[in-house]
Amino acid sequence: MSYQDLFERFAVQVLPLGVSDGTHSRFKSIARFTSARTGDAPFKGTSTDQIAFVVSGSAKLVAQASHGREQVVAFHFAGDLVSIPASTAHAYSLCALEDCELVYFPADEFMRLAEQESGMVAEVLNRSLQALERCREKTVALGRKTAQEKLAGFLVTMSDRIGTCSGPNREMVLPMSRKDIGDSLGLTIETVSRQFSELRSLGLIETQGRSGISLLKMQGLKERAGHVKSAA
Amino acid sequence: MSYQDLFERFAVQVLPLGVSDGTHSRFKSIARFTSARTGDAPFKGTSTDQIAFVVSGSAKLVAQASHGREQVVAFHFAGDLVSIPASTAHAYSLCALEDCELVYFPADEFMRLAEQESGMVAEVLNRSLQALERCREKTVALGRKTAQEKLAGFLVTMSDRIGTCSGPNREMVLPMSRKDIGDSLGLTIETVSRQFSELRSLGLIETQGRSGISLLKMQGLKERAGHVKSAA
DNA sequence: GATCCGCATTGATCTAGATCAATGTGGCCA
DNA sequence: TGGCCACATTGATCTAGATCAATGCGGATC
Repeated sequence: MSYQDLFERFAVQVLPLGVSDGTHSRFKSIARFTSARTGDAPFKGTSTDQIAFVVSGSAKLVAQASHGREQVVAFHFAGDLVSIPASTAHAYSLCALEDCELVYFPADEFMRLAEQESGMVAEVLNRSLQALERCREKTVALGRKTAQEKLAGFLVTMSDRIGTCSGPNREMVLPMSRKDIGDSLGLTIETVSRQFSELRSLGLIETQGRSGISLLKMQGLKERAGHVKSAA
Repeated sequence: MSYQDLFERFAVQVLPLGVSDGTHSRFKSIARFTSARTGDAPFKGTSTDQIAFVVSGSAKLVAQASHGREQVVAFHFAGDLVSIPASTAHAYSLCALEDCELVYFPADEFMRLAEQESGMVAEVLNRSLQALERCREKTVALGRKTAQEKLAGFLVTMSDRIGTCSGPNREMVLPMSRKDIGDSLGLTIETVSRQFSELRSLGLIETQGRSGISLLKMQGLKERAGHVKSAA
């Protein structure tokens, strides 16, 4: 896709309706573009905060701790706006799960421009509150849930983001490996695999090959995710 | 403190300089106030998102999962703006650690008004990005760190927020109990206590009574927090 | 400043999930 | 279409931290 087209995808989804031509072209003048192949980490070791818009593909935001430990902080898909912090206590990078097209900006310039248009800041605020909410939910899972609850919750959440309906079931093709899932849930590959097997033998899911998943009993999965009963 | 004074504290710290009188008074007209005593949870079971400003005191944002499990999602102190989501998968509440004075707003009304002033949305965005960043750091700790790394990192972070310098050392009075620390780090009371003892016997910290802490060797604590070496 | 209660500490034991170790298999490429 | 390799699964064992169980002690109250 041409830079022109990539930028327009960003503009349509993030710039508010009826944004002035001036703002539109100022964003265009600071926009940068990159195509990342699976496994690439275009922002690795960035010394300034970046804002990236995922036009196509999927990616993981990874934080690196000491001794080579990696924590997947979030997964991102087409249409998502991701903030990638400069390295502080941990080193962050955005790593492509599938080939990705990205439009990105240095965060400080992006924010300066965004402040010219209040609808724009509001849009970015909404998206960052959504990211905060997802991160809080992940915090609860990591801090207080069993391996099975973590995986069940992960599958339910993912199906909301990338799943398709198929009768009463939900189907999806996971772009991430068992290792990525483990690094996201604070588990090892082996434990993730065992829990997949367990959910399969409970009749809650079916798998097709390595990455195809059908969620057969959404209610059962939600119950096993350790959520509070809202009816209580 | 009078409602008038409480609101002014909020206005000075959150409303942008030179905000119009109209906006100022519109915020004032939707502001609500509450004094929470230690242990109170004024937003427990709220059915709509709330935005709260902590004028004085300190609080924990708690998420409740099934089987009575609690995860402390964040600690907040005077001057902080906290977003409290309506209950979804988990039930959130803000619980006072010390007596608190709070100014709060229904999030939707707050956002509608904020959008009138671009500087205001930008301020809220900055604060929410900071909250996101703290939440991401916590995610890394919960997912990939040992008990000792979690506690060392917690102490370093807290001293940045509520510590005072005392020569080369940092001193602070923690408003939260060992249980709160455990619920924040995904550990039990006993493990937190054992790690306090361990850090004490390593000569990295000293404790005064139940809540007074001196960090004697900041460098040593940071090394034990499992951060990546930025010089690498 | 004596009393008491709830929090904190310390110790013994247990277990979920990590680690170590094969074995199986999906999907890509020649 | 067969072969190969990285990823996934499954099994055996180990361990960090949970759980269970006393004991200690800070600090609020009188």
